[in-house]
Amino acid sequence: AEQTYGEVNQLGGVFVNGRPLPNAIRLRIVELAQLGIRPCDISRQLRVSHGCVSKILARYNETGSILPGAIGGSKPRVTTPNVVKNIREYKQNDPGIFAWEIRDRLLADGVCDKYNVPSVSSISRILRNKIGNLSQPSQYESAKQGSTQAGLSYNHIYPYSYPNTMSPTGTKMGSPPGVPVTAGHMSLSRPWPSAHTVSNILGIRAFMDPTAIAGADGYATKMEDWTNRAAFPAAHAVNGIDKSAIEAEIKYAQVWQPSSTLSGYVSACAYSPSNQYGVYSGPPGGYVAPGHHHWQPQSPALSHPGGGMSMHAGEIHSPMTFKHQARGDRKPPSPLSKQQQHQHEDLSGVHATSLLTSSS
DNA sequence: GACGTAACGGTTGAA
DNA sequence: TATTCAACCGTTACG
Repeated sequence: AEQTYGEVNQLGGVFVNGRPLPNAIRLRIVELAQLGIRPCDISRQLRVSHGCVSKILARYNETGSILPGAIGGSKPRVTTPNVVKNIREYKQNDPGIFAWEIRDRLLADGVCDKYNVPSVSSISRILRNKIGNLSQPSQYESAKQGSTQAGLSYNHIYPYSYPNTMSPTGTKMGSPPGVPVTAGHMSLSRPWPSAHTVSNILGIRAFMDPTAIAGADGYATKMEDWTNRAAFPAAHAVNGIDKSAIEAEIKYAQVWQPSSTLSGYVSACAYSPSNQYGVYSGPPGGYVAPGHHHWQPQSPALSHPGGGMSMHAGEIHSPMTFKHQARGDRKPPSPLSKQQQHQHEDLSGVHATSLLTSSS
């Protein structure tokens, strides 16, 4: 099938404008970096622009996640239904309360923390728009609560929005129930809690954590990630967005599938291939019953370990790209940060070589 | 040549 | 139901 969709970049790589690269490729980028391969070579090899490689690696170093950020939607609302409810109560109990007092109380009562407490102006707006004279729960709210709220949750979508909730485990939980949460193995196990990541000090989205990645199905914790959706029809069914989601997948599938093979072996390494596979091949139909993989047997991957030859890398990258380092003269790879060093160990050995050798 | 980054054209999805 | 619009995307080009 002809991949109707993607575009081809200057390096000959396929990409879909506006959409994230497949996780398998993202992962691969990180792995290669951990193996000491320079970004420029990763770029050439995987045919992903160096700007993108740079961005993905930078993010990984910072957050520990290979996942793309949450696309679309609105900012995580700080004025969650629960917050509004509390504000309403405060106001009811003390009609003369000031917005700043409400703010303080939200913090004091633990309804919010400093990261998600609404601004005074937001509170004022809430009082004005949603609470008004205090009578009813703007039907809006209540209505919504039932549906939307139930299944999805902000956390899920914006893993980073709620610092506290996160935690390696927590995060993951964003995922729909039923997900096979298996093992988290995943090669990328980096020394996880990297200081800032976890703490999210930066307030950045530190949350997509690797655990997520490890998640069974493919690190795709984020909704945004079409990948997942495929996997959890249920989930989106909730908000009824399926359609687009699925379509998207299909599209993607078209694009990537061909190369998925690629990812198959490319990534082949250590982690369960299953993941990767799941990722893309997501059934165009989407149907993937949540629990299974129908995704194939990615044997190639397995074969890998030993020989390293399974890489018919041909398609993926032009062999030549690698020339230099393949040849041994590779200089000590430019230093990746220290944290990486360990990671290095994690992954190393395993496959690593296959790629290199194969290309040589 | 390697690489960080801004501009750009694009998609997404909560509100 | 349709529209808005801010979030993110990867590529490109520049420095």
